[in-house]
Amino acid sequence: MRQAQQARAKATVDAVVEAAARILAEAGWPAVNTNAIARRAGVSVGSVYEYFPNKQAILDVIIDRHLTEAEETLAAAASSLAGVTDTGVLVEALVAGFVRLHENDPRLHRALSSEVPVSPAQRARVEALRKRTISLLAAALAPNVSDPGIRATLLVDTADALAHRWLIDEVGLPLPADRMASEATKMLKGYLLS
Amino acid sequence: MRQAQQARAKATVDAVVEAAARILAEAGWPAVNTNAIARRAGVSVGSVYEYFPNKQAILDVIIDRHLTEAEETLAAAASSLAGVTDTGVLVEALVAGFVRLHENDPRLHRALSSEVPVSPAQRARVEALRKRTISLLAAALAPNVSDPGIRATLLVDTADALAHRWLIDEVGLPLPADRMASEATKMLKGYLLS
DNA sequence: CCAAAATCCGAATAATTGCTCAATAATATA
DNA sequence: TATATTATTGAGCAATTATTCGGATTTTGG
Repeated sequence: MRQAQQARAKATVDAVVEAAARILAEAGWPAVNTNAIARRAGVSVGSVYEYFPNKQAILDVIIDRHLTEAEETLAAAASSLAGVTDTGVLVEALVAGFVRLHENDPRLHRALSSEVPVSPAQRARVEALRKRTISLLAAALAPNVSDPGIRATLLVDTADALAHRWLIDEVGLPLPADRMASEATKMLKGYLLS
Repeated sequence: MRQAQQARAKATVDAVVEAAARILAEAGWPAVNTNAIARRAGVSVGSVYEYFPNKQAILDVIIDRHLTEAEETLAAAASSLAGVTDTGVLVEALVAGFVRLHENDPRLHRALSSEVPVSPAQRARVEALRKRTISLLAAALAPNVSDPGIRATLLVDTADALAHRWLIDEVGLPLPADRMASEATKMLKGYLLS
């Protein structure tokens, strides 16, 4: 195993990761094997093992990429909402953020969140991201609501879980997903006024 | 493959299913292989294939068992709540029902809902159960709330998703899970009054 | 242009795993 | 008790898959 130096080697690395992500999204984790990845990437198995120590390492790149995207989304939201304490605006931003995060590549998202083996370190990173989201929201709510930690936990977990269910699981809904999302927003806003 | 007739054969079948369920709960789906199942069941691989056409069939028994349990829980709740239209009582029963369903064997529950391969027929059965729960709740809400179908969808999906997250995923909470559940109940009740 | 380094190749290996089958044992039946 | 039926066994087959490695090819730097 070595580091990619030349441009074509970097292209190989990218092709391998992309091929694995596409197979994962289209056919699920059981279909992701090293020979299929190499074929799809237009590369030989040998080349795969030039740059990745094992199959799991390829998956790890995909997982890390998604976690990083989520972390950046949170950071962007936190900075653009700095100083905002209007609970209605905060709830709308929360729901919109989770919707945005889940509507990209839903098949891949589903595979990542419910097929693929996730390491303890990656689980910890997910939990840390959740905790950070809750903390930021709790701090923003603190001036206007009681029990901000409890309320923020409920808000974040509800928004995340409903976005999952409605956008990723292919589940029957009485309204389009975006209208269900505004219904959820209504519920969460009401909760903050109680 | 044959049907178990003698008592010891039925014991073998049970031991195989139980062994598979225990391995699944303790070590996850990748650890569930036929040799491990046989060893854990105190039986030889040959005996396993005497009563199950393949490995998937063992898993199917476990899945069917859980789906049946959920269906029975719904049926029991529906009959014990027949005629009830008090929205507060309905929401409390809904949350309590999902909590009860998720607090049994959470490890197994987690493996079943996010590791294991589920057939289209089984997915359909899960969706049918969800739809039936929503319909029953919507009918009970109809006299007292507007848009009962939309509201029931939101109530059921929220209660289910939060029970999952809080009881099955091992996630940090600012209060014990049961107190979080009553907080969720409060939120859902408020939503029905809006 | 040439040697060294980097990259790529893919048949072969090793390990795992679902599953079979021929032989053996236990139980039922007459 | 004798025979047939049912049940159990576990070594081994077949298929799949992750990974290796010796050698071919391409690129780089002098």
